[in-house]
Amino acid sequence: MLCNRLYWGSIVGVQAEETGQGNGPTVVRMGDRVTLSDVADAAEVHVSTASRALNASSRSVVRPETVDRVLAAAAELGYRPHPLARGLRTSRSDSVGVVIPDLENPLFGPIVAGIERTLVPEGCSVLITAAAHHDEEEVAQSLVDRRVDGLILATAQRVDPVVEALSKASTPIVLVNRQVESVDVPAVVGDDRIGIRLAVDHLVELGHTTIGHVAGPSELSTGYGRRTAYEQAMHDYGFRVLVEDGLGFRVAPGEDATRRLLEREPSITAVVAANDLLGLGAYRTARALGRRVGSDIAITGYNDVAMLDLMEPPMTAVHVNFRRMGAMAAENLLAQVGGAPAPSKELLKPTLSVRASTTGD
Amino acid sequence: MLCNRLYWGSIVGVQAEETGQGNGPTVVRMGDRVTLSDVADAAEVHVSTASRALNASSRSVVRPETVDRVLAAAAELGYRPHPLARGLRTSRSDSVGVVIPDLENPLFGPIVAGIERTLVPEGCSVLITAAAHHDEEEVAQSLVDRRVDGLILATAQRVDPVVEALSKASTPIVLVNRQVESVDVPAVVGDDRIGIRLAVDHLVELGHTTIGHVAGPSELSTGYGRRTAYEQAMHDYGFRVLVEDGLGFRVAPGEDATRRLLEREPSITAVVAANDLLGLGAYRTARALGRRVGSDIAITGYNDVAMLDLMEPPMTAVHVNFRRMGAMAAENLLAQVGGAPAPSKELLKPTLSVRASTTGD
DNA sequence: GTCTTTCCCCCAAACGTTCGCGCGGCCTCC
DNA sequence: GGAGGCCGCGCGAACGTTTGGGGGAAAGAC
Repeated sequence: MLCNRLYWGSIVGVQAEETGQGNGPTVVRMGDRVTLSDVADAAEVHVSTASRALNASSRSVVRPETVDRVLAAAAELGYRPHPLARGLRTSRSDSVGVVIPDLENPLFGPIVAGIERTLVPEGCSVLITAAAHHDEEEVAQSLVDRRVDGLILATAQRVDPVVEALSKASTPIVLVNRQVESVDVPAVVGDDRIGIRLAVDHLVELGHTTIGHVAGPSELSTGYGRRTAYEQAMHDYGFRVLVEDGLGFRVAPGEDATRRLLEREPSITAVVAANDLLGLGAYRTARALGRRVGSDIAITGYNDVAMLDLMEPPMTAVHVNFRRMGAMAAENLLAQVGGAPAPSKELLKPTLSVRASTTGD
Repeated sequence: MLCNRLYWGSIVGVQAEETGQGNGPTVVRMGDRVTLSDVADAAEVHVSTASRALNASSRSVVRPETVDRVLAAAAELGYRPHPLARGLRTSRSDSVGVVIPDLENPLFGPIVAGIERTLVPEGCSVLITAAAHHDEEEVAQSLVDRRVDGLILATAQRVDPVVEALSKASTPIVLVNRQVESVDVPAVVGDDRIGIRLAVDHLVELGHTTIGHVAGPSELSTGYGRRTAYEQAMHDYGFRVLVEDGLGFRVAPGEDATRRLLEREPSITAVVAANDLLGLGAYRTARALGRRVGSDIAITGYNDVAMLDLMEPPMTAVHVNFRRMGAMAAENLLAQVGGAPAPSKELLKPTLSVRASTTGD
């Protein structure tokens, strides 16, 4: 949709032509890209006519047989349009920028894969950049400079000045996985309320009544949302709210938070972690305290990243389809650049992957 | 090095100017990018002079005070150069393309992170694309079309026509993690001989003499290299060579191959897997056969991806520093585009992360 | 037969940079 | 005091594409 791709040229990057016939040494010229005017010459039309013939949208204004001649010439010469020149003229680049907080986090691989899988078939390339908090503005700026057609951000904080600034600019943006509260901007995120509710309901069904929560960072919508969802669920059931903050979505903070939780309230029989790694931290603490995960204490994770089913015991976790999340974000962006009204907020329903860490085998 | 970055402008993408003073409604014009000629006008110099003043390399030919005036004007207006226009003129794009076989594979996150961390500070952006075998040529072609300054490929097979074609073209390339045999092209890969040797030596020290190998795909240099390294090691020790092929670097193939291995030779006490996931497959089979990993049978993985230390028992694995590998590949590429002689083959020494899957606690 | 319409196609101006070339002025040197 | 050299800067073309406008020829209406 973004671009009309119909060039068949498959010569990879080098147009090897022999010049100097016979007398001198055979010179192989490299990198002599064939340009639109070459095609025009070969088809014996003006360059502008060639352009119109190649571009599906304007093709209607040129006589069919001329179109054929141009297309044939383009195919023959292996013509490939120059994206920079086109972008300069049209001020579009057929590319989108993606900003990821941490590429090593297993969560973002699938998101990017989903984005990729949706955008590349549209002839749109994907610029990926990692950005810590302090980088974020600079990184986003450099993407905007490159005239990306849109921006997908996975770095949003609940209040995020950079996102606010970007949302006022003309470049369409979509948030993914995390959302921002201070301003209304399109976002594709998981439904944390439903997810946490799935975990809690599951635990309640198993008979648990004293359920703790290892929370994630409160400046992120995911951490905050899951915490409030947990509190709401406890309230609905009439159970006590028992929360400890993990200072980051990592194993060590989960270990610490769980320790504090269990020291404060030893009667806890189940822990809902805001994230898989926090949950694995809970595993460690439980073991260190001599409690067997799955039988003595139930633990649930959140996200269900790869290899969780290979843990011992395999971990029950709220499953989020990140690949689909990425794809939806990409589609949302495509809709925006296409001028279509894009949904402002899309909630992805999670499911629950029940494993031995709650059922005890 | 690639680009001389010195523009301070921090206005994110929108130049909001008020036009119409007082009478009409205040119109906020958006997206009116400030261009080089604006800067030139403000500094009262010709656009070419402004260009020279901004570009560190040509700055020497313009009078210092003029440079200051231009720089001040640029800062004042928040000028940001147009990469597309620049790229069109200079036929460079300050960007490199990265082709990854599978973004969901936890191995490639760190590689990309390493690449990213090295290139972005150089003012060079990173275009990431995923490519299956059949895609590879098309994907690489589209990157070349975009005039990337270089290409980093993680998709190489031992004999790979696409890589061969690309190596003849003018775009510099670097292979990462996997290498190609049919042609000499710069590559940054792990030293599989050393890695496998580390694992085998470790097992021999523990007293094992009947050691099997679950091999990876033989069309990949990693699968093939580790297999031959294993064979060599067995030969050196005078042990029997016991290999079964895993048809892919995944859990299920590892499960099957290990089953075949143990059925064929039940006396095996240790399994060297060509990959972590294959090793986890071996875990499963071992358990299914009633053998306790770490005590009844030792298993080693290869790569040491994240969360391996959280398995039960934690898995001993050859550790490859993929982040560094990515960084080295990026540096190699930078050297190439800088015209410097880049090392043709760089071997990264792996280490061994010893855990309970071999030591039994 | 002329005028209008329709249909193709060419012309040329952009888009925002970079860079070779050439020109004027100041300094230096004899 | 005049000639040459150098320094600083302006001029304009080019990179490859898109796109509005204009023009010529064939076709249709009267």
